[in-house]
Amino acid sequence: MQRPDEHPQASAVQEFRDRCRAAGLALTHQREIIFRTVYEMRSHPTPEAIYEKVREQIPSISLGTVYKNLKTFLDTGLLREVSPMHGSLRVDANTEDHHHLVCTECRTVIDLGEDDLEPARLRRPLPEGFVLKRCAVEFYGLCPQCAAEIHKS
Amino acid sequence: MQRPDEHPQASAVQEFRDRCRAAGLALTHQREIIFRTVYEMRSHPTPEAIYEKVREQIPSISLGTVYKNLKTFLDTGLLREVSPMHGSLRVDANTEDHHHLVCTECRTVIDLGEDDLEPARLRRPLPEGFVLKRCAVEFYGLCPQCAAEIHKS
DNA sequence: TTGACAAACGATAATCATTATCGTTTAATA
DNA sequence: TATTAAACGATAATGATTATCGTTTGTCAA
Repeated sequence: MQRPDEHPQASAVQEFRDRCRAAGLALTHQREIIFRTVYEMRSHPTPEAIYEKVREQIPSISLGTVYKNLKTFLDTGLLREVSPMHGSLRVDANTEDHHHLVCTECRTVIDLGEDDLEPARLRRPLPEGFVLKRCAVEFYGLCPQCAAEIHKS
Repeated sequence: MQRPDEHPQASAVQEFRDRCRAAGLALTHQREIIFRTVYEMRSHPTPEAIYEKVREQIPSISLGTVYKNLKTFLDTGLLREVSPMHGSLRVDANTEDHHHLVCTECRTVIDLGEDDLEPARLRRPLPEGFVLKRCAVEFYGLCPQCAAEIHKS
């Protein structure tokens, strides 16, 4: 009998199937290959990079299909966005170190001063050779306005 | 005599002029209005939103000019990007809470486990009504590869 | 001041990322 | 196995950003 962590992806793929079923998503070949590919890449790839990898296994796949499925996976929580703030450029006139409250609904960003928070403390050293410049904490949630609106409905 | 913090933007605009000079940037009307507009908006606006505001003062300004100047300001440190990871979507197969090391040079993202870090601790309460869902710490710096390459040159 | 020159501007075309449309194919299930 | 909604592939459309290029404007030295 194999220990489960010898094939960590096996259980992830099983969980993938269960979650598709739970979410009412059809189990298509494309969908499964896309998910497995992202899972095995172990980096934080872009849709384009995923498309290139998946094409090695399904040469006829469409980039649109990759986008559609990634969106589906994000909506159902099978994958996460690395930065829920991505999209258009946003600029900040506050060039001091500080933190952000980010509304995942309307994407509003509220500043939090550097001293509103205890400094981050690492429990182990950073990877050898990484040169740290600064660090910022992002709090994700609902801003007061969006929280109120969602409560109503 | 006025106390300096009655006109916080006045010193910022003076600093803007000094920094332009230091960076060898010509002091154009457009440049100054764009900077002042961002500074006074106090939100985290997109180029498009800045363009709309600036047009109220310079109706003939081009969107390209706004983009070019924002880029210049980011390069010289007069402004910051809210999320240095913005750009293309990046997906993450790790749906557990965790943190990120982000290379500002090549945009590589390295995962840091949730328990590699002491939990973030607030010194004051969040704004009334904000519904917190999760929080993530981003460490910005140079990955080992990029750090090594920059060292060489 | 003025004149020369590089930098910046405005207009607009080009590119890149993403979403929408639509006719065809396929998985779910009765 | 037949029905049907969901998903697919191809491709057009949109939105964000960058590039190009001829014209205008700061900068700085004469």
